[in-house]
Amino acid sequence: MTSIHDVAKAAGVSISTVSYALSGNRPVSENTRSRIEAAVRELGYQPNAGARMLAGRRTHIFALTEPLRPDTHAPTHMAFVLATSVAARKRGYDILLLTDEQASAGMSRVTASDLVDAVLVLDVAPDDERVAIARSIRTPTIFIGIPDDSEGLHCVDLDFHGAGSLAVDRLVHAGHRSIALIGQASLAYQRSNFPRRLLNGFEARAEERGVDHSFSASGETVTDPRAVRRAVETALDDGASALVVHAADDVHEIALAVLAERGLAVGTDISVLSAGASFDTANLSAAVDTIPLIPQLSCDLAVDLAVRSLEESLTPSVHLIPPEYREVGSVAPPRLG
Amino acid sequence: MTSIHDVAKAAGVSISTVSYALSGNRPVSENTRSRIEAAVRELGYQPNAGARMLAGRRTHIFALTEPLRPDTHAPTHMAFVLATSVAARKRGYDILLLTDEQASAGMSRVTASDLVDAVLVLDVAPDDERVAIARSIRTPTIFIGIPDDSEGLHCVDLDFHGAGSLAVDRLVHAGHRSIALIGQASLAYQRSNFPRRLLNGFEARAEERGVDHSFSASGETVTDPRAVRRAVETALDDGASALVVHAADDVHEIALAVLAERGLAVGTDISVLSAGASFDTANLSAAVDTIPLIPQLSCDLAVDLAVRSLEESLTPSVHLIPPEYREVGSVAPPRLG
DNA sequence: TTGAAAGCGTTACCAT
DNA sequence: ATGGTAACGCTTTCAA
Repeated sequence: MTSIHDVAKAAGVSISTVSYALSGNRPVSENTRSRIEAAVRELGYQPNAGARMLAGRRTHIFALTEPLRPDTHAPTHMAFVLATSVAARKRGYDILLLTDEQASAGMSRVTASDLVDAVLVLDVAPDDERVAIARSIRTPTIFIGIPDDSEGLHCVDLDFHGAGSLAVDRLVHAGHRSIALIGQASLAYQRSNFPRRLLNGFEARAEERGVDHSFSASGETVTDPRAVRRAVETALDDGASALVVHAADDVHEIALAVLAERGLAVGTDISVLSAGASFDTANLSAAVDTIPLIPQLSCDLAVDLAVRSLEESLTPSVHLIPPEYREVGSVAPPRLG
Repeated sequence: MTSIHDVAKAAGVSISTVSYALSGNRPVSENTRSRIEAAVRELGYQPNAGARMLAGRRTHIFALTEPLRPDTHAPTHMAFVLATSVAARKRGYDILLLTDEQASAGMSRVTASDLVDAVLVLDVAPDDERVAIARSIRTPTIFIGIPDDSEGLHCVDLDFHGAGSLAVDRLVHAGHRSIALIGQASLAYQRSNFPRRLLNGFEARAEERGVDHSFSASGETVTDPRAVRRAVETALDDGASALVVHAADDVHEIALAVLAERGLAVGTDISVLSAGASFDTANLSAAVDTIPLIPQLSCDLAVDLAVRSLEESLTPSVHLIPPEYREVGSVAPPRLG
């Protein structure tokens, strides 16, 4: 393998100058720098990772811990992994994957061996066992998601509570007085707490505004088409003029199908709003206003916090990303019954 | 951080003895070994990763390259990532994730910097650009999947051709003379070549056995419920007495629903066989015989090849995993029309 | 069976 | 603006 010595020799400088030229930690004359860069390109030099870790203070690797349980919603999850990986790479970091039992055990292991500079935690459970581990290690740890007890932790997530409130606000502002929320499968309300945060925001604001509201899960453990149909039909029968959907794409489709069957046109006869969806709602069979969950936003921020906490001492806190509203015309004043 | 010196001091031995005791590269007296182990436990010692990489010849990390394209089937993919990660960990390796553009560029980068001991390639395309990279690097590379040109590469995959043949054999043996294959969405036949390998095996054996056969994709880019319905209905109308399904779970469900609507009982009025599925077919609404795609089998073998190629020079070759048949009673002799 | 010490390829401090 | 060199914490050869 070609080493820093080869580059130094080729450029006619010392190895320290090469090191500084590459790291930018010391000014290097333009002339020297370009000779070094030429040598680097010519030789295809890449610094040895092990040596860099040992001598420097950085491994340039982040651990990404994700249990990958059987009930994990794969598409959403994949979006977060991809977003994390892209965000990390933008800052010069690689991602070391910790799954399954290693999601927890690996955290202690790779931090104790100084394999990673920081840990990013995905798929956070309310009583996540990785919380205790995070508190026991010295390596900066960022949660993408919020456990019940977030004391002393760095957390990043969409403001689901705010998203629930915003949904109600928009619908009430359009004139709706009876709103139904179709949520996730019941199991999701135990596995994570973001579904409940959205629900809480929805209910609190609906109470405040004094509008009728209802909530139904979209199944027990996974999407149950019959449960979704029933939920939508009941909501309509009870006079709801607007639907908020916080669930996977298939739930949206089923709901839209029921509306279509009833001859209700979205954005005219009935208002529909998707909240907290990480998939592209533009692919749904009808255009719907969306308060999206954007993985790249959370993951960019998480990586940014990780990088910054390597340079300064950050005060732990929960970072809530403000919900944003994307209007495409699926919300209109209610049809008078 | 606690280092090997601390352990050596605590155990009253030299650091080399500690190193040997932990690596097992040299016999160490039982007495000494236990004192060292006690010290390791007491101090919570973990060898520094960077130092280990630099001094030793191993990083104990494998790169896992997966593009994660938007059309990747997330659940299947997740199963392979999990299986790879588990397999690697069993052999003492961690997984470094290379996604997106880094799936290719990262391969050169992390191998040139000696960050990984081997590369595992997932989601292999027929004309995968990672093939050229694999040929250009010295780091052992194992493909989980088979590109069109596999010359000089280590590849591991289910024998999809054999799976297609086996499906036909079982059905013909049961007496069927007209068989329909419901395959993946058309796009999948361009993105990868395993769907076609199964199709080829199916068609070749059906020709050999002289039975009627047909093939339909389950959509254009993704599952299209109407396309699946049409395919099943057409097959039935054309007299097919058995269905082979090589597709995602939703396609299975739609097909089973059509059969149910027609009042056809699976395993009695109609035979159904699932081939190349990586999800648990036991969760389908009807029990079906299965020739499964088992990620753990491919990934264990891939990791094994990776580990072995670090110790000896392996001759590159394509390893096809023999298909296995799981019978639950969905295949029976055809009902006489 | 054990120890001493020479690297491994960087980074960063101390000189010049 | 640049160079020399001591760490960094381990593995492994060479000695005993």
